[in-house]
Amino acid sequence: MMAAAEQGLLAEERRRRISALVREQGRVTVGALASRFGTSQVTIRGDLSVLESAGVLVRTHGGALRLSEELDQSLDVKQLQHHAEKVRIGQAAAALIRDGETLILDSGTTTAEIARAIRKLDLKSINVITNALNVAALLLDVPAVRLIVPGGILRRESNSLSGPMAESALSNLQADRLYLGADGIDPEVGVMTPHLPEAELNAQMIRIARQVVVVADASKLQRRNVSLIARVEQLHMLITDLSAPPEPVEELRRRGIEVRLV
Amino acid sequence: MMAAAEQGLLAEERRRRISALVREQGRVTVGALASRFGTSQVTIRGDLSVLESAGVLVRTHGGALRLSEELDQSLDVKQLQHHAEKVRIGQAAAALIRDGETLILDSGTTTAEIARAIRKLDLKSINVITNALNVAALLLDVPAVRLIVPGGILRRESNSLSGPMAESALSNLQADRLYLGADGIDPEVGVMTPHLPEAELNAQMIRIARQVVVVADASKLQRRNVSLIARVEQLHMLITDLSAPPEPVEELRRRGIEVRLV
DNA sequence: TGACACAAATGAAGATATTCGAAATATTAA
DNA sequence: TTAATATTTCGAATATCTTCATTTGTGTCA
Repeated sequence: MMAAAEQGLLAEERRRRISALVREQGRVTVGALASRFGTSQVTIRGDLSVLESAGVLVRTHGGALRLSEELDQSLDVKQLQHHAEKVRIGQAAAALIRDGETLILDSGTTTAEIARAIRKLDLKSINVITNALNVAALLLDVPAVRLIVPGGILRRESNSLSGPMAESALSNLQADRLYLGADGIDPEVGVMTPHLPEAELNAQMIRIARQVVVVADASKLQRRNVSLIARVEQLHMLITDLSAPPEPVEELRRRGIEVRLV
Repeated sequence: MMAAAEQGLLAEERRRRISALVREQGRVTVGALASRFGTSQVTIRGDLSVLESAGVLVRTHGGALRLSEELDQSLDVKQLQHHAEKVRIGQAAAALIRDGETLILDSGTTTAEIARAIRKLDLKSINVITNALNVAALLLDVPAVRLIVPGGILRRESNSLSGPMAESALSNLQADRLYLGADGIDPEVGVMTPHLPEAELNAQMIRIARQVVVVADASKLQRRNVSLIARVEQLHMLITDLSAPPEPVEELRRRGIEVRLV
């Protein structure tokens, strides 16, 4: 077993090498780097997370990958995480649905899980309004769902339609409940997203919905983001997972929001 | 039998490969992926399920499909009948496209072939307006296409969105060319369809398009149908296949329509 | 067409091996 | 010495596998 190809490097030096390696090979593993540089795996992990925040690479389990260039923005590694939680959240969210209701499903991986849960529900007839093409695809073969797509211009990062056309189409509709996906929730501020054009659309959704249910895994719970979708007073319920930290949950409850942990 | 083409990948890496495979091939099977990556089928199912909520693909029994394949009714035997002709028609129709243009793509299997042809074109930027979800899905990963969906209520038979919402959204748009699918063409009457709600929408499309190009394989050429979409005078071009009977073709040409046989 | 049976595919549960992150400890450079 | 850096340790999280009961799809037969 050959060990330690390069040793005795300064931390900074090592990080540059790692960065170069990722760029060349597209992938690196924690184990391989540790033995190559003769350090512990903990050290490598530290390097990788530094390089990740510097935007050089994406962390994954067991290693790191090159940033997916161009086309594949839809395959953001972050989106793929916390899958089990999202499934549970989706089921809990779908359990609220009663026959005859009209729902809005926002775009996002968690709301897609709601759509998947709806497929398994035994419903006679509901109306679903969604601007997400993948959500539409999931509900395509569910006869009980009357599917309404407000339309708009495609945003490829989220597979969804937005823009003024979407907003004006929405303004003529009404819904019993909105399921809103969030990229950040702060109990003091509200629900946030990194995508500005969709923030507008979400605001319109909130206006036409009687009840607003936010779905988000716990990792979103204390994270802030650029554009505000909704203030805390506009929300009615949050469905998140059991690993949610207690403080924000308590604060949200104090402000009158029903928080469900699943 | 070649086994295990790629092994020892990180989980996220494997998911990216699967995503790429689905995009290229349109379909993948659980078994094939499992042996290719040297994992159990359970793992692959997990991957597919994650990728489904990310909107990359749609799960089916035994594997997964690209969004557009799922939406395509072309699995119907009757649609496959004139497949080769439709492909040729689609290519000829796409060949008309110039960079910077704005097009409308109607729903239907022939127009879906136009979308497939567009994927292979080397364009810098075009605008595509479509109400067909399968057409939209086909153009999802084509960065050169600015995709606009007018919205509406889903009609499952054609995978398309129609209704008043669609018509009013369309009324604010303009297009250089409309590609209209037809279920029946009569040189005396015009273009017909069996679907009433879509006839309304098609009329609106014609209103906002500078040029109207009808695409239809020869079997539609003397067939009549219930509702009239467009009178002959409203059309500019017909693209059909070489097996078209000469009489209707001649009659259409006499009436000033350019007919292309491919 | 509909009912029935068979095979394939699925998802849930339990077990196992990796990997991770945090904290306390050790080492190194200036 | 001091601050930065790296190490070990260990409980928690993740990824994967096997098994098994259930569901789903595909014939076949009437």
